[in-house]
Amino acid sequence: MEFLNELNENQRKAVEYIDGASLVIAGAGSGKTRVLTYKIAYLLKKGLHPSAILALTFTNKAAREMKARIAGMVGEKTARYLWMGTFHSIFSRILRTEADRIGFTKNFTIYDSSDSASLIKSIVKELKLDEKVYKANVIHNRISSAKNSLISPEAYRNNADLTKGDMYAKVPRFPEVYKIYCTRCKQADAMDFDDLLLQTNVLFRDNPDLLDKYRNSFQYILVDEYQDTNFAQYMIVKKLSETHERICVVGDDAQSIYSFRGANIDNILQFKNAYTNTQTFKLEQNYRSTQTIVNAANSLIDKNVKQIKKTVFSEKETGSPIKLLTAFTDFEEGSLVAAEINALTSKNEFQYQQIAILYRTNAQSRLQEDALRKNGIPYRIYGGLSFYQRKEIKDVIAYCRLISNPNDEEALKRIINVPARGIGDTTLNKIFECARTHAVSAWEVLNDMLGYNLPVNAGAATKLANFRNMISVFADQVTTLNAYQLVTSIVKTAGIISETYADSTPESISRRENVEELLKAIHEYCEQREENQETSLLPDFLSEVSLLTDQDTDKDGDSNKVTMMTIHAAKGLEFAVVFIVGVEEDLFPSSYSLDSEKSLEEERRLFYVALTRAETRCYISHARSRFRNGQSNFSNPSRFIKDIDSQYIDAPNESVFQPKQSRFSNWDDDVEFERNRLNQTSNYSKPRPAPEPVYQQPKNLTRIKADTQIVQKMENAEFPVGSFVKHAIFGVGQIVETGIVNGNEKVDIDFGQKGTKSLLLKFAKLEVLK
DNA sequence: CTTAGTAGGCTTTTT
DNA sequence: GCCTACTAAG
Repeated sequence: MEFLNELNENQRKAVEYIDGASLVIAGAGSGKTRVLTYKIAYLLKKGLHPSAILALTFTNKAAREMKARIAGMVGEKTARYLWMGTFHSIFSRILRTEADRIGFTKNFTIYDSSDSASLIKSIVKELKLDEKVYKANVIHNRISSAKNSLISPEAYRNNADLTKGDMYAKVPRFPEVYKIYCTRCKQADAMDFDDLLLQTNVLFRDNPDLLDKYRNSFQYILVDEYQDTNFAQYMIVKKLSETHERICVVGDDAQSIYSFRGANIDNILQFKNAYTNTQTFKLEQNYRSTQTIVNAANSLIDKNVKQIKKTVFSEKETGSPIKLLTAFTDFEEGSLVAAEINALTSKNEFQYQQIAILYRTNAQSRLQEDALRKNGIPYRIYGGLSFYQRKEIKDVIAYCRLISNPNDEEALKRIINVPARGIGDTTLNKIFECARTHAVSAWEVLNDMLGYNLPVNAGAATKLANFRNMISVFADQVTTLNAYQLVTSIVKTAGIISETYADSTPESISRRENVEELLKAIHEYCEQREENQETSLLPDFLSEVSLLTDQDTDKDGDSNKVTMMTIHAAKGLEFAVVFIVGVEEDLFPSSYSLDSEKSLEEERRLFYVALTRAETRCYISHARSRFRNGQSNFSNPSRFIKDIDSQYIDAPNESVFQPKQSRFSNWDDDVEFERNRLNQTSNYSKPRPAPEPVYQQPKNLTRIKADTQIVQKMENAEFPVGSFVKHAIFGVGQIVETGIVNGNEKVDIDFGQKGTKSLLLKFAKLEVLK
């Protein structure tokens, strides 16, 4: 066991303890993945068969990389038998094998979030509920959390607390929607993401023989990122490990950032109570970052109350302080970051690929992207809408889904009229209505339109029959053609490219290319499967594709580009240089997190994750004003900057926005001041004198949220309504209204063809025309 | 039934 | 600013 010498003492202890339950608290950069891989290698060397090891990871990518590393240690042949993957992918595999036990077929469809939303929408419509109140994603979130907590529709309805909650949320008929949603999914032979976990629990609950089978089969269970597991996941792991308790969970409570997806930090905090004789190992030495970065991150996370105390330390060099970049506008922030990247790379000190720009929301990527492009800096954006979420790709996939599972109603809905074949909403609704009254799927109605008395005229009936026949022909070929051959034929026959994207607009060209790309990917998939002597049929491909994410489509992973992604997506990664951008109140922490201490702490953990991605250099940037929802808003620096011990931060003293040195001493006061004194202009900037405060508290508001934008009409002596002004970009316009927005003077100006703009005097250089 | 044009809504993070 | 959902006209 030569390789054990490559571990430090705590790591080694964690690896060697295999007799019972163990919890490994792994600080950021402390070699968590190393412990997991070495532990698996250790188990294998101890004689455990690879198929007896179940290792659950958070992303497909993590699983793939870990598997590759283990393969390097114990050989490809052994590693390939490991059960290693995400909860979703491992248990969808098991669910397909055992599908008949719970009333599904092995080709069940996996509904993605948009399928779920679309289904919910149609249910809400059918129940004649207000779609504005019963919003699809709101309802979906509720369903999702119910499922993650393993609450069935029946249990939900009978739970007074939950139904009371629905009353408060003004969705009293939610239980009904939930119930119908489940029925409809089952009828469509479909599971949503949450079902993959819920139905696994159902499977094990209702089939003790199967639970025994898998329990005996998985002799050792490892769970990575345990802090981000939800109740459904907890239960699966608990059930499978109950008899032998040979389980090792690894995680860092300080990096729990997925509660919005039902993750429960108590799973890790309470692990000791869930298993008997738990051994806890703490990994506290950070091998990734400089001391400055580690200490800064520690000082930040220290502000959280709920945490397992640990002392993360680094023995690397002290390193440079975290650099704070302050910009007037979000636009300028982009160029500051770009300029800094140029400086870092021009002396060959760093390569582009060692640099990452991290942000809170995907919407921020565009601006950074523009700035990088202007400066000729190569970049790669992760996330946003992934390849598999593009319309044209989803359409092709929907064909595949329908062919593989004709009861997949969301797929049918999606493509029955793509390309346009004269089957509109009216006809479609008739089909669904008919299907509902006979309690069958839409596909069955299409198969026997006469028998089900579908009330359509001859023309529509012909079109429907043609469509049905086309799908049937494909369906007959599912077992004879491989996925690539079949999909090629679908794309051709159905006319997806030739009819829908036939013209030569750039958009159509790009869509055609995307479809080509998909075909290429399927081709590669088939070749690889066939090489491994596995089947390469359409359902095989489909079962994998629905669980893929953007990060799995690594097209140019090794090229020299700056990485751009959300902080969530960056979890588990590391970069020599990290820029955290948009570190402003209401954005980071997000305004959604401000009403509870719990969610604010999660935001702080998210910031902790961001900081600890950096190896040697870290930048934090914020802008004074930011474009959001189509208009420019003021933004204050995030409270998190102040949470970091100021000795680790290098704030620019040339910044015009801050009084020298007072920045950290009175920040709280400043923020409070800004929020309460809405008529006062910010004391960071010195604009023209503000007019006398005339703002009055609106009568119907008992409490004003700090981030609410307050607009008040007010006359302005310098810029009277009706006068003409000249703006550098928009030209000449007429003032329609003047007033105050969050304590700053604004003017609404009608620029004729260029529209009416709302501008802040602080920024807009306006010239009054006499 | 389709298309083009417009009004309204909306934004946290993702398997 | 961007996307979707609705509306009016073909």
